[in-house]
Amino acid sequence: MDQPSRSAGTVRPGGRTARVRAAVLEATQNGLVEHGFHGLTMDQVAARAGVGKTTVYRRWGSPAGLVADLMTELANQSSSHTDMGTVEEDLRANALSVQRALADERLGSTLQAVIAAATCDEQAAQALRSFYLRRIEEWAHVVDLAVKRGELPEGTDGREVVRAVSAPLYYRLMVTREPVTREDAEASVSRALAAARAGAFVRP
Amino acid sequence: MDQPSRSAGTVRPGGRTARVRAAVLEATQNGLVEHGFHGLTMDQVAARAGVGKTTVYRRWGSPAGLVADLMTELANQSSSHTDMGTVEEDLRANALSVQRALADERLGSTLQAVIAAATCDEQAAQALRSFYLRRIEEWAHVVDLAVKRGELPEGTDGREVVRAVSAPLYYRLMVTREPVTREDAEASVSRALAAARAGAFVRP
DNA sequence: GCCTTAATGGAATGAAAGTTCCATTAGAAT
DNA sequence: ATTCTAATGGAACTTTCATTCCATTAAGGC
Repeated sequence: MDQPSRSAGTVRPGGRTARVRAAVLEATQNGLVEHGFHGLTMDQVAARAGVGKTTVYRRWGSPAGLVADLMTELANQSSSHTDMGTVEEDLRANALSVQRALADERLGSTLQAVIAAATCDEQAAQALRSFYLRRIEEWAHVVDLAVKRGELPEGTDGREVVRAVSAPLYYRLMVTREPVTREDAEASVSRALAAARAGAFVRP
Repeated sequence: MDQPSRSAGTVRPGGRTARVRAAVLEATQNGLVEHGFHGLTMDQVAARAGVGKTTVYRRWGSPAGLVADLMTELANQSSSHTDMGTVEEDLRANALSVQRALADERLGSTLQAVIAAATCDEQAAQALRSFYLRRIEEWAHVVDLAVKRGELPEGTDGREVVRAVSAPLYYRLMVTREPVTREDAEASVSRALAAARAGAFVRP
């Protein structure tokens, strides 16, 4: 119900408030890693953050609010890509970055939990969608440049290529729940590229 | 805690027991569709099934147990494929079948909920994994036959091709949360096939 | 350093879900 | 039809989480 209180009056983001937020998001992530979204309660988060329960309710409102804010924080932390070299190198860098995130105990669990949260809460869904759509957009740019350089057929849909690189990794993570290895990441890049070179990603 | 009581003595799967199970699984699916796994409680399921709360606890133990049993039921209901025609036709049939399931209000929500449940419960995870691995195995056979017919390069990994066809659809469903259309399904088939023909699915 | 008030924390309250006890119902065998 | 007992259901009990009230703390302006 409560939106984070950005009142019209004076705001005090200094010292304590920031410290509380950091502790709460840390506790949120720990909770997600251990019990998933389903087991995330305001109660436990407050306790583990060493923060009053009231504060957590006032500032985040619900478990979904916590997850959404955590997602925002992760988005800000994530480093931007470096579009140097060939498409293959760029896409491999992308795929390996995704693979590392998914295979990482902490980050992988967190992402799974956020995806799970999105299935039953619109706020979390919004945070997730905007995060990934922006990410896709960024990397699509790399592909678009490659098209301009003539490495890929004219009209190739960069966003779809980027999706095609990530999709099998997330499929393994969420659906078949198999480990996601570097080999999987590299195979995914090879396959997406092979299809792209064959013109299978050219917009109709 | 309780496993479904398959005691050593006489079992009575007749009439009432089967009716209760059907009602409970129906209520479970309705609950998942409306509130997701996160909002699935034994309490509500029992109430909506018109069944005693005690019975639900005894036979299924937890929300995850309900989901796992529902998954088993869906697996049994699912029709088998018909491997006639070219690989392209077969894979398209597969992709469209998946697309229809994901786009369907009821089935799509259910699958999302099961995937979410699997992120925080090993029982649900097991049900999900075995369901999809078997499904993949079945369709991989179709691809293997195509390899024997010479439609695809020798050594092509059928399981990986099948995964590649489904992955983008599930990616859209769970990660970017975009609608999953027939066009997506057909594009996915084209791309997987293009890569397969280029030998990108040949085992190393 | 002092004052104002945004922000926090502890404790009490209320609602909802999980869990158990025991009487009742209805398959299945005779 | 009768009997046996697996299976079920109602209700009480316990725990846990969500929500609110009000006193306390500390950030930011003077």
